[in-house]
Amino acid sequence: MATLKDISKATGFSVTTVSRALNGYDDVNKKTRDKIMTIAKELGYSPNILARSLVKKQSKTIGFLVTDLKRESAKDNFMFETLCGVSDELSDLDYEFVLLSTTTSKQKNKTYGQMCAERQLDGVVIQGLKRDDPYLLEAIESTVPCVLVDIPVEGVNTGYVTSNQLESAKQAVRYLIRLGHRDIAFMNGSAHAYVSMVRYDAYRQVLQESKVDFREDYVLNGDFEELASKESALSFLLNHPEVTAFFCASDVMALGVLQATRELGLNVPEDLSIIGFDNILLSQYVSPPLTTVAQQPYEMGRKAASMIVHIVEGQDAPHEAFVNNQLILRESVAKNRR
Amino acid sequence: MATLKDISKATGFSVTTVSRALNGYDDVNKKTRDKIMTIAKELGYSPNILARSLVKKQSKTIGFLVTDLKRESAKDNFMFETLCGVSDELSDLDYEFVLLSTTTSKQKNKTYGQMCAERQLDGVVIQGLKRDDPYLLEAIESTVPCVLVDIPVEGVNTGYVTSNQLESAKQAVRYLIRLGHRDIAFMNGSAHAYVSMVRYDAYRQVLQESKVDFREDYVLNGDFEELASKESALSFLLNHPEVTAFFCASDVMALGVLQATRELGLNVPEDLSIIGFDNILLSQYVSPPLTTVAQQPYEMGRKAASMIVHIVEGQDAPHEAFVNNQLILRESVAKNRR
DNA sequence: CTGTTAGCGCCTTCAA
DNA sequence: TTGAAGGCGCTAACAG
Repeated sequence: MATLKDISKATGFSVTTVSRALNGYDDVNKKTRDKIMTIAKELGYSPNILARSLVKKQSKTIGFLVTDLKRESAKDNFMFETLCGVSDELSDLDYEFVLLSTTTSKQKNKTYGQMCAERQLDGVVIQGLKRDDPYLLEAIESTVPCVLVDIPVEGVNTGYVTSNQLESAKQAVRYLIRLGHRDIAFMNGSAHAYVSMVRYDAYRQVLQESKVDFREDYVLNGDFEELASKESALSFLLNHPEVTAFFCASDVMALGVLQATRELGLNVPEDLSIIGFDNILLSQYVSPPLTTVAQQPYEMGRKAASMIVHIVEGQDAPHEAFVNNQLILRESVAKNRR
Repeated sequence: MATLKDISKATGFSVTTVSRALNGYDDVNKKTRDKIMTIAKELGYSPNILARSLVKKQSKTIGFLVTDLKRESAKDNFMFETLCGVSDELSDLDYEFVLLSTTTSKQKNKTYGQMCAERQLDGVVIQGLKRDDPYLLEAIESTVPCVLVDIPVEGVNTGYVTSNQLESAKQAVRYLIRLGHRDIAFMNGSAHAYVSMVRYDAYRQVLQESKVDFREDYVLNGDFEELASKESALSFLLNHPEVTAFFCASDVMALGVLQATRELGLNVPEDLSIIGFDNILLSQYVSPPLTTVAQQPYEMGRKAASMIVHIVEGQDAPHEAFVNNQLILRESVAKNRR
């Protein structure tokens, strides 16, 4: 591969001049520049990023750190879509992109700081770290900037991008209210998950603002699983024929509720309206297609990438960004006709 | 971040000695080594890979080149799973991994060789290039080794990993034949994709060996897209009520055909049998669950990564590897009762 | 066993 | 407007 030296020899100019010409400095004679440019093109010159990074102390590469990238995560393509967004944006911004997949055990062999230093990463986008992952704290305290996806933490060179979790969940419940539903059950996920809490809050808040009594026994736990959700919904619906709508903290659980209705001979949405959360691919294929709240991981990826580059380049841009979730109206919800 | 120099100062040994101690050369006094090791650990030293790569002329990083990494490809997570396989294997082998996403237009700005040279990539794993992509030829002729996924090309420092594409596709068509189908349509993907050709060949060969006439007009083009496939199948099925089965070059297109049948009020599999290809997650959830040919992209990714590292390190290992596809019988196929 | 010297390819002073 | 010198952090060849 051609180097500056090669071009220097071929043109007769010094390496320094060649470097400046190629990097667009204006203290180079136009003729000189043209000649250098021409030869450079002929030789198929491309700067060696490693060498450049070494001296400039910045690599123009961003790491995308995920925990346990493995086959299983293919199921919800949330991570993949985020990755696509990050990749596209970084590519537009002319940054490189290395994928850093780590496991809890690996984090003991190499610190976060070392990982960044080795590659001289300019910044890192982080997704899906557990709250107790050692890397999380290291990342926040590290001098190399990072942007977190869906983990709201602020710091000097730390940013995050997340979605309007609460608002969008409220929107979903309000939609049911507006259609005349009053007896609305809530299928919650794991009580320990952050998103569960938020969606639960949304549920309660909307009931309150709508002057609908909150009933403890209308809140079920499906543990984010289809089967658990189905079982739970089955017995519940038997005991509560007055319930006309279900808000579920995830699509998977909504599918469980849907199954329960089938077994009970109920029609969706005539007898029971169902709203899910996530807009998983499947949700548009089931029958009836599921009304649900869609997240936009691709957008989040793009914003995260854009933000990390801004921070890295020292531009003072906001250190937080939000992507709007969207309520997607399909056919699992109808007016309450009782 | 600590450098060799820092350790050198802290220990009093020269940079060279420190380097050798840390890299496990045995011409270093045990005491010296211990001291150096200790200080290195204290200082949290991690070698600067960029600097090392620069002098060693090898970066210990492999590129994963894909065309058009974009949201749409999330539907069939083939690419993602391959990526996971590559990532996991490379991580085991202690190699780094950069994602190179390119589009046909981008390929004009920067040659393949330049792309590799910039990062001093040791090797590249390539997936999803079209046959007429400029990068493909460049890659094969390039001095930097590459391994292709699903594109069988051999060369000195070129290898490939693929599955028994032809055999498994033939198996699928034979299955239809055995169930009595004779009027079998074929939904093909992009004509430029290698896999399309192979599946097309399989289709033709089985027809021939079964003494079933091949009909040009039974071959449709769904461009690997659901919508295109649906549209195409719609008008086709209207004009060809005699057709009893569809072999599709991808599950996504099979879903398109499935949709078409719904619009036409046809029952699957009673009125029309459908076989897909890929075994995407969705295929087991649609109704009826799709009979399809399963690939193992994760395995292919691992093998590709392992192969590229072997080639890079000059070990003489085979330059081809195969992963077996499997025909998965579900409910979208039935006996021909006409 | 250890240190000196040299250089990977590039960029950034500083002189000319 | 151009060039020479120096150095980023690391390794390799050669002495001692």
